[in-house]
Amino acid sequence: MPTIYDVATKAGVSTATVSRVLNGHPKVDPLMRQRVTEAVEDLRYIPNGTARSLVTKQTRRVALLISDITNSFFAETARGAQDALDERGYQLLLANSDDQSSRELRSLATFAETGVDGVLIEPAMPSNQSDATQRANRNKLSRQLEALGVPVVGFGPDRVTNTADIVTIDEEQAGFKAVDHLLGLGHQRIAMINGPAHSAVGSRRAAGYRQALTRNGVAFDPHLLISTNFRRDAGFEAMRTMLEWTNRPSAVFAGDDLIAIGALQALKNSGLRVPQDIAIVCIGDVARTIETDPALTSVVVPRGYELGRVGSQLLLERIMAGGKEPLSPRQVVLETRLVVRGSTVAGLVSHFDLIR
Amino acid sequence: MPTIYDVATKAGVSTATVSRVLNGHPKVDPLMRQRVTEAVEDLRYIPNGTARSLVTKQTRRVALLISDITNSFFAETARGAQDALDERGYQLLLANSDDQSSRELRSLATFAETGVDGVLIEPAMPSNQSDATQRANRNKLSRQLEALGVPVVGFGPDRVTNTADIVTIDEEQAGFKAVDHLLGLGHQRIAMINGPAHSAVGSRRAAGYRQALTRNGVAFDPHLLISTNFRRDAGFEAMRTMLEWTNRPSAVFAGDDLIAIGALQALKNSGLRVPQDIAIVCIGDVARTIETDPALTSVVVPRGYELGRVGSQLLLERIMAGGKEPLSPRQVVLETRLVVRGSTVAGLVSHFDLIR
DNA sequence: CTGAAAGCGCTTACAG
DNA sequence: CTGAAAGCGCTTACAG
Repeated sequence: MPTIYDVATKAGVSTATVSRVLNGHPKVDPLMRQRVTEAVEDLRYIPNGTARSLVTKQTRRVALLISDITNSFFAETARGAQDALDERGYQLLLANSDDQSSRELRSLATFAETGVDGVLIEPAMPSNQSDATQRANRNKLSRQLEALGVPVVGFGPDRVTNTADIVTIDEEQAGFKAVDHLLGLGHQRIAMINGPAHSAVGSRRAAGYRQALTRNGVAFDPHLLISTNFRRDAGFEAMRTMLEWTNRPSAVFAGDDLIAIGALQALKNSGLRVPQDIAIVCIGDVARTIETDPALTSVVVPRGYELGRVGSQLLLERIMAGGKEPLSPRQVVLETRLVVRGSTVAGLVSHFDLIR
Repeated sequence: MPTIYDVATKAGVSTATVSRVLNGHPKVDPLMRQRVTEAVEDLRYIPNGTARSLVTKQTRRVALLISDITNSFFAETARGAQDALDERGYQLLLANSDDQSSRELRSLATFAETGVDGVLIEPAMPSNQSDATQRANRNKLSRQLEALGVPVVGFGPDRVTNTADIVTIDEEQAGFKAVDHLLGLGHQRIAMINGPAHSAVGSRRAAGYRQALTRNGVAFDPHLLISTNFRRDAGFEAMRTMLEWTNRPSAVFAGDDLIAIGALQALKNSGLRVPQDIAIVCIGDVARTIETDPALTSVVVPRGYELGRVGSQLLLERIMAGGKEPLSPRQVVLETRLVVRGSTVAGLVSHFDLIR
């Protein structure tokens, strides 16, 4: 492998000059530039990024630490991040925490050694631990992140360090919009089938549910809120339970699309009509909610892609600012939007009808 | 940030000694080791990996170049790769080619600068190009990969360089097993709804289909093979077409599970019974094929995770061998297996029956 | 077993 | 505008 020294010799200049033309330094004699460029091509010279990093203290590399790349949401996040980074010539180092603090810290330690210019992190929040443990973990994470000495952008509502930017989805707003829509249609007895009550997402969606009710003068009835899991079978079972209540709800707010699909199945099995007998609204993905019959009215939350892209942009801004005049921590909240379909308003045509 | 020099000073030894204890060199006086360890902890010293890499020529970093991390198969590949790498303390650098040769080459160029110890690659094979262009791209890729001077493992049937290992799924075998099963059940008139005929996967699955037929003494009839897309609606339409044939097939081999699901829907809509009137077999994922009614008999191909894991293992072996005594190129072919369910044999219980 | 010193391949004040 | 030289933070023969 030729080095900068070989290029300099061949071009009959100093390594300093080679370095300058390589880095696009403006004040270089065109003749020198020419000779260097030729030598570079002749030798098929490739600059050694490691050596460069050692002196510049920059790696043009960013770490993305998520719970699991196999989760399609985070795969999208990774893609969004990568696309934004790519535009600026930055590379992506990937790590999975599996939502375990220990793994998270270990990855961070590796990044500290290896060297990165910034980190994007979806903080682990294992729900099977005591509050005290969780707080302790948060602190450790925060400290280790600060020790890295590079810009940090966190995904999710909580600020991971005092200086980190965060980008989040307004889950509470999503819940609010869903339920507000039902109330606007005249529903008064609205149940919710939520995911885990203490999950980051679940708790916020439920908060939106409550807020929409109370703001519209409908009392919140804890009996109408079932917390379960973000899974299809969970939605199916919860709906079956509700159908046995003496006083059925007229509408159901499903915490996500899988729950909604399960609930819909249960309603169909029992011969009830949607939306005439019971309406369903959910928070979810366009692609998935469009394929049911009827199609599901849903609040569409931004895709992981959007999160990743915006997160990277914030991070790059900080990296390029180079730590001078410290930007104050920023928070970007991505908006949600309601898409009305057949599961709350009868007669709307669905994609499913078209392909069938 | 403290350096190795600070540690040496504090411990009253030379930097060479510090380096030795840090790298677990066996012959170090326990006393020295003790003093160094303490100094490291006191100063919260973290070795600078960049400096280390500059002298050792190793980065403990591996590149994974795939078409798109958003494709769940490759997300799994990434995860499998990561898990295997993690065990050996290696990190993963991710890049997406979007199946474009230009992007692929650009990423590789960046890896050359940045430095990696090896590369895992799913070679781009854009199908909208002439054979000549494709071959030219292959050659460029091959040359650039060789120029990198590090071990390479490719995913897919084609060897990417003369020395690269490859790990692949036996798609032809998968097609063979699917059709062989139908023949074993007595079917003679077996149609296939394939994905794109010229795609890497599609062409091989179709080859397996033909092979199973001819080996069992059934003539291959090109009219019975419809090439379309690996999508649900494509399966639906293709099945509808087949239902209008004067001489219907008694069984259908769907190129993947999405196609099968669409085909199943079409059969249901037309009131036909599966498998009594028409049997269906497909190649696909367990999770997805289990949820239909009846559940789909399918040939299960290894998941992306398996590919990624095995690929990383091969790569790590080469990296650790350090280029001496050149290992000859290896090829790992991952096996497929047939899972018989209700879509070919009546009366088998499905998961769907259970949750309903 | 330990240390002095060279060297990995770059960039960047500093002088000119 | 250009070059000589120092320096980034490590590792590793080499000598002792």
